[in-house]
Amino acid sequence: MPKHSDAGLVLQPVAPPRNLSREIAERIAAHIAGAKLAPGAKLPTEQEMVAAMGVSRTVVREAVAALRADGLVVTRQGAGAFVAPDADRRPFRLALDGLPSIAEVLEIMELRASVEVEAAVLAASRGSAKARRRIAQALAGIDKALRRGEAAIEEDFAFHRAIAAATGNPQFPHFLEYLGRFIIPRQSIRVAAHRPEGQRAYLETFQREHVAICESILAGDAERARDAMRQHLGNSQARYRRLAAEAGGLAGRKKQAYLSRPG
Amino acid sequence: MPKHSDAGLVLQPVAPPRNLSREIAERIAAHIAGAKLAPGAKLPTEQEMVAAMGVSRTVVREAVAALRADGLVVTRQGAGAFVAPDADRRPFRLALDGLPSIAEVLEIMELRASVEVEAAVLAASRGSAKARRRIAQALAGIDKALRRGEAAIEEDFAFHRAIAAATGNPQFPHFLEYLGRFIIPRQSIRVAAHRPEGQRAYLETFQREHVAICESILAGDAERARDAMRQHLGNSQARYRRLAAEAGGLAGRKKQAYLSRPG
DNA sequence: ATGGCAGATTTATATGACAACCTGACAAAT
DNA sequence: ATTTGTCAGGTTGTCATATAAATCTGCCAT
Repeated sequence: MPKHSDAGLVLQPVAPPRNLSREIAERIAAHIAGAKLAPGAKLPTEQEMVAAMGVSRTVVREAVAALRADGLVVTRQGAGAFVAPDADRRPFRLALDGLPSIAEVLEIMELRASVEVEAAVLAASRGSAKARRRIAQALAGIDKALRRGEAAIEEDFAFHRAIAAATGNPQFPHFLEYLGRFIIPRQSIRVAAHRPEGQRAYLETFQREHVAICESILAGDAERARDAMRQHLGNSQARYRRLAAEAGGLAGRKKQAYLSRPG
Repeated sequence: MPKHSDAGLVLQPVAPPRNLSREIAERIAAHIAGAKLAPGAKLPTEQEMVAAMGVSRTVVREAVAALRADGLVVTRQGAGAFVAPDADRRPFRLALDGLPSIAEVLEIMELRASVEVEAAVLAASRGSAKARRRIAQALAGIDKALRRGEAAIEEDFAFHRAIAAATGNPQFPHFLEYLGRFIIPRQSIRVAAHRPEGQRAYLETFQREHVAICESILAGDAERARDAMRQHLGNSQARYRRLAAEAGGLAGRKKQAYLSRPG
């Protein structure tokens, strides 16, 4: 069935339309990086850019606006545009080209695991009473959803978020939230779509792992919490790997993630 | 001395000048989030925004350009502006207001530690021969710098980067690189500025820890690598905490990071 | 029904103008 | 000698208008 496997490539999002603003923005960014302009250095004036690059002021201004949104430059009316003092602190994006492939999802899951394992340790060793209570509540929420026959995707994420919050370090839930947006949708779709028969057993296994994590955190047993979380996420990765192998054999390899895209 | 302590507030950098583009951009973003516009939903046309918000087209366009750079919206000529299909995957920024305070630096160090500890495990358990060789080289680089009497800040970072690279998961070095930009400069400044006398002993202790990490990774001992890295970063945090307490007693508390800003 | 064409709509780009603001220099005042 | 006031030129911020290019919509002929 070559027709179906090609569809993933044919339906690829169209090449980003040639866009002067974007092009100029990238060129300016390259100029900053290339000329090694130190933070605080002044950029060419708009007029100079207009003259040098042969575009209108509108384009230059939109390009600079984009760079400003990115935090790479700051502008001061009447003075000029300057390389931002913290230009080396640009926002972090996962290094992905388009939607993540299976291998990339696994990479992200691994990164997530490293953070969550430590989060479990910190939650167990210093989580507040209130934070621990929230973890238990989230666990009960999963239970309830499972009894309703649901996959409890959202509740599962809430459980992990509660653990991250219990570290008392806001960077943990913040970063986990970010990673979750890359992992959750695809994973849930796959799981829900495939294997409607074995799903029940999987979910129950998962919930047992959740219980083990929750109990060790509530007991303040950091070592056990670490091991439980590590095993839980390790199993999660293994399951995704297995599903990916099955689905991959059917639909194709690399960019097939596009096919499971909703809407 | 009330006069001097007040000066810090009066001379604070002025509030970012009211900027229509930024304001409109934030309002549009809020509108998207508030109205719960689903990915793919169409935004009001430029003319509608101009009419509704009472600003010029230039402002609206620059605002949209900023949102486009952020990945929140995509525009199609002739069609309109739409909420990006992956609007929920906006770039990750550490949740900081301005330059990180001492507490925030410690938060980031903790997040970094969680990633690096796991990176050491993965490097020890599956790092390639070439990657391990690079780690050893980086360690030798620190040694050389120390013998030159330098603080070996850059070499230290290269060592940790080599370990992250040895995981084979590119997300690890990528994320570490990002976090490093927040931690390294401040830490190095503080360390170099203060305590010129005890520095030597500190650096030698650190290098011993580095050796332990490197040896366990080269030996493929994941458990030992994990413990060594955990202890190393724990000591690093403790040292920063101590320095911050000393410096904090002198110069003030919260936003004093600004004071140690170069240029 | 299907395809194509014309007109309307919308974004992309260009251009000119003015306002707000910054910088540096010089004069004036203390 | 230092500070303060003033001014001219340059730069970004905003506005307004016009044209080009892409897209959408509805009608029409086949």
